Parts: sequence; C-alpha cells; structure tokens
Amino acid sequence: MQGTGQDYDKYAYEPFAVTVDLAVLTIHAGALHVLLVERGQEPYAGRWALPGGFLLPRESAEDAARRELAEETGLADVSGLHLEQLRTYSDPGRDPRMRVVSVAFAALLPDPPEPHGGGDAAQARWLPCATAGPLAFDHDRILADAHDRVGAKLEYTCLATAFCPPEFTLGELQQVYETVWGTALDRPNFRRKVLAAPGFVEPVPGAARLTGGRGKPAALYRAGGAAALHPPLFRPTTEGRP
Amino acid sequence: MQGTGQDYDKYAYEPFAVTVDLAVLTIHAGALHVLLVERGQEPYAGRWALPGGFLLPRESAEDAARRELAEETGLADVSGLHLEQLRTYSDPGRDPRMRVVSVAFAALLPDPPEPHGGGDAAQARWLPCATAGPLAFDHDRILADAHDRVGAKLEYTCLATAFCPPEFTLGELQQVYETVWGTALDRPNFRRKVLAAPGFVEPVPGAARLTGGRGKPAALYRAGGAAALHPPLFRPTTEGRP
DNA sequence: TCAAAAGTGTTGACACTACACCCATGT
DNA sequence: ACATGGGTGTAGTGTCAACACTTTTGA
Repeated sequence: MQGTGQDYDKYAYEPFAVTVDLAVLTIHAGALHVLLVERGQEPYAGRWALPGGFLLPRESAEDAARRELAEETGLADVSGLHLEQLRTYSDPGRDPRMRVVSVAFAALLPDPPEPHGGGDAAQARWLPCATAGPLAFDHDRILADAHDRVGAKLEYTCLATAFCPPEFTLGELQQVYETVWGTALDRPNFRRKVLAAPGFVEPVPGAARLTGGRGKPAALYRAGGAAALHPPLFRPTTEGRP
Repeated sequence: MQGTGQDYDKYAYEPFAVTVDLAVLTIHAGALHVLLVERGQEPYAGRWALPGGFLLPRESAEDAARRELAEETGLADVSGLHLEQLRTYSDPGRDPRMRVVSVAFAALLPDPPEPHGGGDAAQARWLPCATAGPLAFDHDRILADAHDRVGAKLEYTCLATAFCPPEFTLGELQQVYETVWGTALDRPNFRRKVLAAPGFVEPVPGAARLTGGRGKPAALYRAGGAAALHPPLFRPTTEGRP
C-alpha cells in the first residue's frame, strides 16, 4: 500500500471493519472441545459461533484476541497462554451486513474455565469439536483450520504442553497427541521420543501423581524451554498424509 | 465480533485501512531476490518497501494480492503461481499516518520479469534479500517472515517447483533449496529423495539440457501433482534449529 | 585426454516400530 | 491375587548421510 501515492483521507475508502475470531481449544474427557457462543440475533440467530470482536483503535489484533479471550472465559492471567495467529479471512460477503475482515487466532488452554455466557450472547459453552456442527458465518472453516494447524504443530513444536497444566505426566501429554490427532500411540516409544527431545519437558524432582486412581504413580514433568521439537514427533504414517 | 450485540453503523468505529503487502521472491544468480519499490514520499521517502496496496471494496485479500502483483510485475497470467498468506500485521503505529492493518503474502516466481517502476513509486527493482536492508515500515520483519516460511515449507511441501520454470533439471531444483536454506546439499542423496517422493517431480521423456556449457546434459522434469512432500526433505541438522 | 556436470552403488550409523517384560499401587 | 497404569529392554527393520565410483558431454 505504502508505495502508492494515495492521499490519506481516512474516509476516502469504504470503511472495513476489522475483527478477531478465536478458536479456543481445550481437552476435556478425552475429546477436543472448542469454546462457542450462541448468537442472539440475525444473521444466524440461534447458531453457535466462535467468540470474537472488533479491534479497538489503539490495539493490535493480538491484544484484541487476548482481551476478548479474557472477557469470554474470565481468565485473569491471559499472558502466559498460547495464542497463535491462524490467517485472515477477507472474503467479501463472509458477513452479510458489511465488509468484515477477520484475523483468526487459535488459543490453547489446559483447564477449561466455566465460561460466563457474557454480554448479550445468549450463552457460551464448551462443545466437542467433532459435533460442533454447522457454525455461523465461515466459522466451520476457521475451526477446521485451527484443528489442522494445531495438529501439524504438535509434530514439530513443543505446543502440546500448552494443553497441559504446569505439571503433568507423560500419560497426560500423550493423551493430548492422541486426542488432537485421533490416533493411538505406543506408550514406550512416545516416552522415549519425548525424553529424547532436548528442552521439551524437564522432570519435577521427586514428584509423582496417581492418575486413574490406581496403578503406579507417574512422574511429573514441566514444560522445558524449547519451542521447536528435535527430532520431530510424527503421526503414525497413514501412507498418504495430505 | 458477530457474537456481540454491537449496532452495525459502518461509521461507528474508527475506520481501519486494510491493505496487502507482497514479498515477491525469485532466485537469480544463485541468490534470493525480492521485488522492492522505492518510496517517493514521506514517510520513509527514498527507502525501499514491499509492493502492496489497498483492498478494493468487493475484493478478498487474495484477489487484491494477485491484482497488485500483476500491476507491479506486469505478469499477464498470475493465476497459476504460488501465493501464500503469511500473516496479518496490525500493530497500531506501524504506519504513522493512520491505522493500517496489512495482510502479508509471499509470492514465488521462476523467471523474474523486469518490473516497470510503476505508478508514482520512484522505481521498482529486484534486490538480493540479504542486502535489502532497512526497509520502510515493518517490511524488514515481513520479508524475514516470508523467508522463514518459504524455507520451512520447502521441507514438507512441493513448493520448490514454484521457483522453477515449467521444465527444470534436478540440479536447478537443488539450487532452489541451497539458495533459500543457505546450505550445501549432497547431490546424490538429494536426487534420491526427490525421486522417492511420489508426485513431487515427473520426468519429461527424452528431454535433456546442458546447464554449465559442458558436462553431461541433465534430464528434465516437470512438477508432479502432489502438494505435500512425503517423506519430507529436511535441512542438514545443524543441531538446534530454532 | 582432461575437466565438469550428471547419475549410480555401497556401507555403516542410527532411528524407529513392535512387542515382551518388570514395577508400583489400589481394591 | 489381580487389574491397572507407569516404566524398561531389545531385536528386526528401515532410513539416511557420506563418499567412492561410473557416464556423458565440451574443450
């Protein structure tokens, strides 16, 4: 843009609304869940939609996403969680009322706080991704893109720990992979690969926790300092990953 | 956004300008080059910048990027080339004049057409990425992000063929990898991996071309139908890729 | 005949899958 | 005792980097 010689009258162009949309994901009862709000008005009244909102005048899209996330989920400390820009959806006509360009984010939470069905949305709720069914606007696509991106990033980044509480067992970490990928993994091999990747997890000395009520207590780990995962942790090769 | 009960007066909010910025990359003389325009006015007058421009009212960001690319490079058939959305830059203050949210794209070209220093920009030119240094606005960061993204995508997609003409030798394909990654690769192993990946390249029967003026003529290949690369083609493990 | 570039073969190191097995705990 | 989940060992297989080698061309 800046290369052109336009005059910069703020109102010379059709105004674009700029918003953020959030695919807030968490793992609950062995299934991937997403935070949705029920729309109270047309269009798509009564349909579920991703939470989101307008950018404020002096706020970046990332800041807006964190603010909206705090408002929708009641999260006090939103600073440490993982927030990832997915892409921007700019199709004219994606919102029938006016031109809306939306920057979509994926956010990952370990423990789903009970959402307060905030503001004027009819209600807010965690729903399983698989059965979230037709959402408002192009939000089905955004949710699918979020799922794809998270699944891919589990392979070569340490992202999985963002789904886990500060201290977690390797079994819990494995459940993250199995839930997002929808495949079972071999436990001994998973353990070895995780421990072999430098900076992925670090042990909490002496700590242990019973997981299923019985069985041997599992050692606890913290997220390590690394961001990338070397070597990567590939999904079972289904011969033709697309 | 759509979940809230805002009224939808188009002018109720501070207007945001929405633009696209393009990092158009090509390989020339063994170095990665980027298409830049010289700014004719303040701010950043005389500095190089990425080409780009405003979204038209009924145009998606992808459409706008293709239009701008055609305008800046004079490319007639812009339909087949690779255009990839990078991310959206929305920092308030990234443009001192007004609030500009920019959707950045990376575009890959095999043969750099001579740019016609179009419109009111002082001139347009291909410059080596390495020495393009300091660009206007936040374009240094956008360019770095484009380079990173392209480098990463070479590993697990068939993107490299987008830098090559319709028919190319394996040596030329290898130069793409070496130029973008900045590392040397073992030729025999490279050849085997490329040929082992189904749908990456397909041979052009009977065709051959001399590359350096002497030496054995190399067989020619076309891009195959696949989008993803299996198995992937990793960069030399420098023990701690970040 | 030599240099340069394309292309082939081989080998040893390593990584990974698959599975058998042992350990600690609650009922 | 036994079921349940955590954790260890190991053999077979495959993959890959490294490098020696052959082939085809122009000078």
